[in-house]
Amino acid sequence: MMGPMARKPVAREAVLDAFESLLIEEGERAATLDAVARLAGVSKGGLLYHFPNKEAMISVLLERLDGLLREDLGRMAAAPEGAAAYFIKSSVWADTPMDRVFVAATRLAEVAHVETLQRIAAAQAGWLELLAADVGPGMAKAVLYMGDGLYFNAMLARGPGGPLPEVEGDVDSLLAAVERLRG
Amino acid sequence: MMGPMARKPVAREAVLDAFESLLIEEGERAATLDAVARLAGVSKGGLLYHFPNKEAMISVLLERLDGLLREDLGRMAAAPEGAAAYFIKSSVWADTPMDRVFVAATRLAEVAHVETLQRIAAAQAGWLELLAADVGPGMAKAVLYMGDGLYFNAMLARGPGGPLPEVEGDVDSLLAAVERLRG
DNA sequence: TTAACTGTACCGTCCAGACGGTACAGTTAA
DNA sequence: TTAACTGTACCGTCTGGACGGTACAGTTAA
Repeated sequence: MMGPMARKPVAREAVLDAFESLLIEEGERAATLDAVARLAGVSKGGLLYHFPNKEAMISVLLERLDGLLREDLGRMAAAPEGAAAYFIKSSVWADTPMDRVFVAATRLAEVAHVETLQRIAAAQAGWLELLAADVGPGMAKAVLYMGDGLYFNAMLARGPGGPLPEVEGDVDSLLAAVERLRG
Repeated sequence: MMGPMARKPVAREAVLDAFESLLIEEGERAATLDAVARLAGVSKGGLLYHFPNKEAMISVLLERLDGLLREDLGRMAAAPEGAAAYFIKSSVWADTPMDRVFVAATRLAEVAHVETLQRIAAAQAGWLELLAADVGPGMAKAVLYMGDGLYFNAMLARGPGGPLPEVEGDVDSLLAAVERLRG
């Protein structure tokens, strides 16, 4: 069974959450070890007790991404409104755990972190497959890129800590476009 | 009149080109003053003679972007195949001066550089206007996001110095999608 | 008793920017 | 015509701060 755990490692999750938040709200450059520890309410020594180096912290964050991604693909495949409509709707920032890790990962991808780049490419492939099953292989890329465009634009538009842009109307018009592509 | 013009400022353009290249191929983090100076074949002191600080270097790069953006909007408005088709085709990386500054600017936007964020938002607005005139206001956003998705995916996919991904087929399918949206 | 911490001191490296100098083209005045 | 001078275009070095990471001695709670 499990070894003798003297105390629960509360700092571990707190550090990971803080790292995620900093990536999302301030960008990769701001997500230094000191800043992460401070936001997590943990000493730097405590942080490095759990994650021997920054790379290790990133790895665990990517594992979190993998899990939530898998769940999301499951929901997308089972969505009653169809995979395409689900995908478009889920391409708008909603502050869900899934959105949070994904945006955090995007920040790492932006600075060309190789492992992150690969995970995101894999996610894209997964989405594309389900879209092809829904709207046909010919139009799948169009829908994928629409959603991606929406996503990336929202990320760029808000910048660090800025307000969320208005995208409700955008989603409706994209949904209409998807219907036209399907026809 | 003018004072004595000793020599041509050859370093200035070289520095700007080097800055652009580093942003594109290695990302913002790698585009340090030392790296830029080295790639430009100029001393750090020489670099700082022309650009008093990094911000100034960015400003001049953004001016370069503005000029090329204006030209591109002109070509898009006059494109015989229509603004939408022109936009999709031009959303694929072609290593033109325009593509180069734009990607460089995107790298800065990724690290939340405010002025760059604003310029890119303005560019998006310009494109959207021409797209609305071509395919109608209802479908303009769909086309815009398709192009953006294509663009951002290509950027993410190739990472730093990596090879260009294959997108010829993507462009064709997006072009077909645009026709369906127009109908 | 032991895992899970805190806190501080420290190291090597990297970075933006400051600074003092150098080379030289053109201008001016004796 | 030429020596003295001016402004431009650089070069090379240094500094102060931040960052990733190490080391380790002490504290707390199950």
